[in-house]
Amino acid sequence: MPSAHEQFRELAWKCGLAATHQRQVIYEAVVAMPGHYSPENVFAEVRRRTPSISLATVYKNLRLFVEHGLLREVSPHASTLLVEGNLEPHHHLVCTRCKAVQDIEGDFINYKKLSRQAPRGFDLTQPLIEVFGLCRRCSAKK
Amino acid sequence: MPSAHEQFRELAWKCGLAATHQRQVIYEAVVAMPGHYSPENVFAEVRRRTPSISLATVYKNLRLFVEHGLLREVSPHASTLLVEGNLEPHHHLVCTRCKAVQDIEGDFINYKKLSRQAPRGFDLTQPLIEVFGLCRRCSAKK
DNA sequence: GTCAGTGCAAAGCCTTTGCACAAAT
DNA sequence: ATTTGTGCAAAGGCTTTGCACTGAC
Repeated sequence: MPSAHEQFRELAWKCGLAATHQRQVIYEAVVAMPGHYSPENVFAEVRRRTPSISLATVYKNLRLFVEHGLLREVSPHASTLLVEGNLEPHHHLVCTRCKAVQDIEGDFINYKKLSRQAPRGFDLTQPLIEVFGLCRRCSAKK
Repeated sequence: MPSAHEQFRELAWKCGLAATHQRQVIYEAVVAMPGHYSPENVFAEVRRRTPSISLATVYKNLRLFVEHGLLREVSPHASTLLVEGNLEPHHHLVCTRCKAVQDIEGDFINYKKLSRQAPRGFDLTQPLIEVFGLCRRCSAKK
């Protein structure tokens, strides 16, 4: 089993990215821990090993890692608030790259299973479901 | 059939909100059009009828309408970027109020139906699905 | 030695807030 | 009359950017 260190060097190499010390510690920090982290979270963690690191570097590399699929972005969201007036039950198909949103019907969801799997007390009376993928235009550009 | 005007006055009354002219036009603008709009979009539209309206008023009222369920927020998102290192297929349960995220398995999704319903060309190779609801703590607070 | 990456500070967006004025109930 | 809402401008949070320096290859 390769060390986390070697594992990252290999991944970086595949992506054509330089394997800097900063990238190493950022990657290891996020991958080592389960859960969902903000740039500030990561910065705080990584700083303990590498006090000279900057927040800007954390931002730049998190974005880069997400783009290259080394990390996953939670709730890929438009940079702005969006509202809609359509209150009829329906769901959304969202492009993770261009953030375009289109409506989609919900018959692909088994609501019974869903509520069985949700933790006790989680209110799913009117669940809103968003499915993320790549729209045609963005997946063509690749 | 009640006019849109009367309809809004009734809704506002139910929520204990004053039925101001600004609210009227904001509400009507969003409800009248299908689609997903940003505060700037709404501002631009509403301004044509009511040039003196301010962007701050649009923001305040969109938030208010969403809170009262008159409008729906698309992709209710944390105010910050979040990343995770877990690349295994799994999905998220997100609280629309406090934005807490927890992982959830995906067996409530019928992937065949989903891809059949998606528009041609939409790339769902690794769909990421987020289910929004209210976590226990937030639904208790109500 | 060359080129990509880092750190810093400044600028950028989107959004919220404080407060005096205006309008709704 | 009282309370709630509006408009303005300023402040706020998160994120990106420009540039000189540093480190990877």
